[in-house]
Amino acid sequence: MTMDDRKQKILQSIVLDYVETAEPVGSRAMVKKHGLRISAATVRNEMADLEDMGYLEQPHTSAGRIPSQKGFRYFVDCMMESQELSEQEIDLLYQMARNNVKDWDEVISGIAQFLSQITHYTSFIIMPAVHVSQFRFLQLVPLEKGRAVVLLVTDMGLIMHRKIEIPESITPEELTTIAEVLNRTFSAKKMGEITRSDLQTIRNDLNQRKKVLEVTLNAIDSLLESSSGERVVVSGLINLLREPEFRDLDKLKRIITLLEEDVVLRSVVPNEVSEQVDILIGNENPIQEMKDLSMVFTGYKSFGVLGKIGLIGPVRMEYWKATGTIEAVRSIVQEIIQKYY
Amino acid sequence: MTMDDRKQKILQSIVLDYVETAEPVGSRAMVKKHGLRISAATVRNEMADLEDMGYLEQPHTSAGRIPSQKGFRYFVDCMMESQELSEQEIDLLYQMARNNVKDWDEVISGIAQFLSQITHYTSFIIMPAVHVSQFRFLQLVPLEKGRAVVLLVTDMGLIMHRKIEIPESITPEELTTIAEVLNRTFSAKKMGEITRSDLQTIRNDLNQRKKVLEVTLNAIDSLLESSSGERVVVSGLINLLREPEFRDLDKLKRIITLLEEDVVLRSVVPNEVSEQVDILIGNENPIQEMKDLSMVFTGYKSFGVLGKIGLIGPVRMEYWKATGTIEAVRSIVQEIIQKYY
DNA sequence: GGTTAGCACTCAACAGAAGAGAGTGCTAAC
DNA sequence: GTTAGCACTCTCTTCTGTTGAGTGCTAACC
Repeated sequence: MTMDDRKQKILQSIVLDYVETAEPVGSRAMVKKHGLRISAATVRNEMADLEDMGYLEQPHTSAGRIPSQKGFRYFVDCMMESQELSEQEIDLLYQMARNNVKDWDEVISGIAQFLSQITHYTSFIIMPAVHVSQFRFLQLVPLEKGRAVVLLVTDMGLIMHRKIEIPESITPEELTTIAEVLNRTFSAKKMGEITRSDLQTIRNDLNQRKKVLEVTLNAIDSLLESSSGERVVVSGLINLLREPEFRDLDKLKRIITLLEEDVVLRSVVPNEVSEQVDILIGNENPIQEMKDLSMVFTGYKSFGVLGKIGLIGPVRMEYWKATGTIEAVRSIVQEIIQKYY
Repeated sequence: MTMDDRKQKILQSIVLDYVETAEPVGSRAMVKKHGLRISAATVRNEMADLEDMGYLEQPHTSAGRIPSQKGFRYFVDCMMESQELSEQEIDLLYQMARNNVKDWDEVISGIAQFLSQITHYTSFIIMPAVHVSQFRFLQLVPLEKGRAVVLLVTDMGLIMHRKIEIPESITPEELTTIAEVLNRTFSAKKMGEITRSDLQTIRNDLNQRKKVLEVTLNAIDSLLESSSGERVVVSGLINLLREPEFRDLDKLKRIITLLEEDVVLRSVVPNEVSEQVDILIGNENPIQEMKDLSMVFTGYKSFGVLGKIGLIGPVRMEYWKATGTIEAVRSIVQEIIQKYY
């Protein structure tokens, strides 16, 4: 049995209908709705074929057909065109991104919100870990007596600070000197490569300013610690509520609990993500618990750092809309990163 | 009709039972369960009285009784003792708070998570706006050519930074001078009192370093902007899923959408919160949409700044547990703030 | 040979009826 | 004032019949 044009058309109609209504699609109703030129009986025959081929499923004997995951896969691979965002939506996105020249964090969570609002799916953004970016610069800023701020800058332009306490006798000039020494040592090292043994070596080298070094190094240590993991932002979990497939409260609870765990998301999205939009449908997800969910995601790259943006929804997902939106958002994120640098 | 001891005891039993089971409590079952020394019939008479007095309600004629909101209020006011956290839980809390000497943000969201995990209710923390705290100090730190960081310190020890672009010709010394001028001008002003007209005045004063001033003032402006509102953290929304009263998906969706809006929470919690634990039961909430929810909250204060911590759950809430937990968390937050300063 | 009309059959979903069970209110006795 | 007894109420569950959308098969049609 081969997939001819008519079968394709029928499969497509079923997918579109099912995505819209979440109900099994019957032959009669379908012919009517899509104004097909063939009779319901013919459609039934074709449907039976498609079921044999594994593209369709029947919830029970006297129900219509729904696309199987294989059916969705075929649809996505061979028949779908990704739908671009409307002018309005793009405007909105640009506007939001521009207004928010605030924190990178705020920009990111704004974008996640945008994603979930536009698509009505759950969105996520995985921000790359700091330790893969390059160290660029460190500064010690004196505050009032006995206090200072460690200011750490990475090549991505990410700035972090931490307050430290220092002996009151230390002068601003001494602070500067210490900062210079540290800068020379760390210069152009990857953040992740600044090991504790490095820190130890330096500790020994500069005994006379021990106390300042001590706290500074501790601060750096803790900055590294606090941002060494990838940050994960998830937005629009409530959108899952609107999907009839998650009516079951237990199921819903399980899924939400799952998605709230950063670890899960990080492990589910492949490590190496291309800059194309990838789709994982139901069982294609690496973990069993997500068999009823699909993911549409892509990577964004900048200066060798890889982040991931994606949408999560039911298998019965408007993939065309999801891919289009992700595409648009990816490019604007890239653009912001460019400018930020 | 007066509230005698026996009536109290019966009301209490009904409240406890109902909080536990979410089912109307019948006379017979209650007598059995609580081993009361009176017969079911007597209890029925008392129940009828309590209903007349408004403390109980009957979902329908042949069902048991449930406490009315007035009943809960009476229980909370006259009969409840708040239940302290267990040693274990306190340990856990301290441990968590100490490990997280990271960002204030992270500490806060960690505490919110703790709250919702321990109690199984939804927790929120409203962090005070920055503009009510005092300006203390500002520093301009040169980065590589053409870039600098504005470092802003408030009296609470809150440090904020923002990257700015400056003309390449500006020397680090000039930056220092500019920072000094700004410091003299702003010194000891409340953040909120730094008006745009202030900024304008200074703009005019120092024409020669116009460009740097421009971007610095813009940065300050945007820092003020971005943190001028109170920040709201909500955690454990999923806990609502476990409550039988929110089985109805539509209701649930409405409530979650409500609680996700920072604005709503900010407007619902009274502006002036004492350092005692307050309770709002159902209709006592200022907005109609929250009539099925109760709030248990308190204020934490430090250097004149007022933040709020609270729990949100169904009217059928374990108030004793909630108040105890809030109490414990309030005191640890205070402690952290003390140390942080 | 592909297409279509016709028809018997299937099955979920809905609606009503019957029965069980938990609970109440009232009355009369203790 | 307290309690046992009893009739009554109302929800919830179970069962049953009905409806309707949909299928698969067969025979006729082009």
